[in-house]
Amino acid sequence: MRASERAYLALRDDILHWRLEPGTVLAEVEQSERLGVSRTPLREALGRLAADGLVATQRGRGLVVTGVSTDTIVQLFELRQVLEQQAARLAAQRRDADVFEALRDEFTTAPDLLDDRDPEHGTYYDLVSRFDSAVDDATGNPYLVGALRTLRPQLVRIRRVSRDDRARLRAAAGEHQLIVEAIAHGDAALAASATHVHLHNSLRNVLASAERKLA
Amino acid sequence: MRASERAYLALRDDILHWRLEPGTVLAEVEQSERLGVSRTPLREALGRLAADGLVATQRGRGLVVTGVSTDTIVQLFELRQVLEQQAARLAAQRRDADVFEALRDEFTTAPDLLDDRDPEHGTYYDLVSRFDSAVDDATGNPYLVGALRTLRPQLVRIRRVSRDDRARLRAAAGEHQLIVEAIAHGDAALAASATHVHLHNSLRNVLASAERKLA
DNA sequence: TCACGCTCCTGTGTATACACAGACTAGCGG
DNA sequence: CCGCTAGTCTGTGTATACACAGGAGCGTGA
Repeated sequence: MRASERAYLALRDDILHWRLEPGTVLAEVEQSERLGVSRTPLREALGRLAADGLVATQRGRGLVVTGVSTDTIVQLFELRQVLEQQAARLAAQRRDADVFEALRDEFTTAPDLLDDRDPEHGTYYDLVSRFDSAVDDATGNPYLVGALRTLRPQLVRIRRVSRDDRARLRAAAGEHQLIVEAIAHGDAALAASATHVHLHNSLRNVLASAERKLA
Repeated sequence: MRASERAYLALRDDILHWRLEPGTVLAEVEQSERLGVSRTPLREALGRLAADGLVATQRGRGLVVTGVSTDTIVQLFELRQVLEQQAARLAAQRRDADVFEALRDEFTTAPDLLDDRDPEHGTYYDLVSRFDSAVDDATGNPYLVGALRTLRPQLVRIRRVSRDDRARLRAAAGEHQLIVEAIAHGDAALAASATHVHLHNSLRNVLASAERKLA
């Protein structure tokens, strides 16, 4: 794997998991020594992170890790709403029914995944991630998928301030089930509306817990 | 200005104006000599162009300028529809009325701009561009604006295969006028629908003339 | 004559050295 | 004591040199 790729993934992971907290200054020499690559590939990695919106140039001070406020969360969801609704619509029109029927079955049993043996709910988030990939594939639109892929890292970072409780995750599983069914049936309008509902509820939940943690 | 910025703008301009045609291989040394910068800033520029979707890596062969097909046009508009509708909606909710009332007046007299003295219709496209910027400002959503800004270069490139005729531009001016009025009045739903209509008509016009040029 | 393999060569990926700009600090003057 | 200025110094921006991989072309053998 290329050194620039390794540096990008390592830094992104550090930011998404809050090992590099908002406001941290990323000096090039410091980070290149820490990650064991030279400045050239590191700069490429930092450029990509800046394009992702995870770091920003602070005049004269170099790059700093961007913060997360309730404002940014609302803004991210304003974009997410329209991107994911469109993706659901297109996926419903162009999907391979078998794929989404299989996913529907998985979401039916999803509540079983949300037990105490997996406190981080990794198995559940993994299912959601595979669902996202299936939708991406089905849209057949690389530009839309590209926009979604730059958005998703930011959403992962938000999870940390929102800490889903089990009740919310069970509800979310039900909402996902409806979206998957709509796509499997080729019902574009329902897929979009179900996505709208799901994201509305997600945002409300995120904001409720973020208010406690950020304020 | 930084060398990497100059190289990026120069290459982007060359691609958007079809001086570098689709399929052209961009070798690093060749381009760095042509533009008078070294390989380091040039690579940064190429990276940004790749993120914009204007160039793509062709395994082993380096970077090539991407092509434009009717498929890609349709896909770009599937993304553009939802982004611009959302931008119009948010702008209607948060706009400074004075700004959009002034723009409304300008669009009222826009047909006068479309005469023979300006065969490239630069003045008109300039007005549209100022309108886009006003909408961007009004949305107050940097993530949405970012997605739109990466999309727009691709749309400029499409103009070349679609060659708007004067009749279409007069109609488009009318459609824009309605969007501006809706935003000025704070009518979000109308702003979104008027944008939908405008882009639907634009796409139909683009595809009609693109079929002749690309097929 | 065709197929396989080896060599060369072009081009990307990475490291490092140098130049310059902006910010912090210390010292001096008012 | 405060403010301004000059100098230093850290850090970014750019150039260049080197390493390595992939492909093309040529040669040889069957």
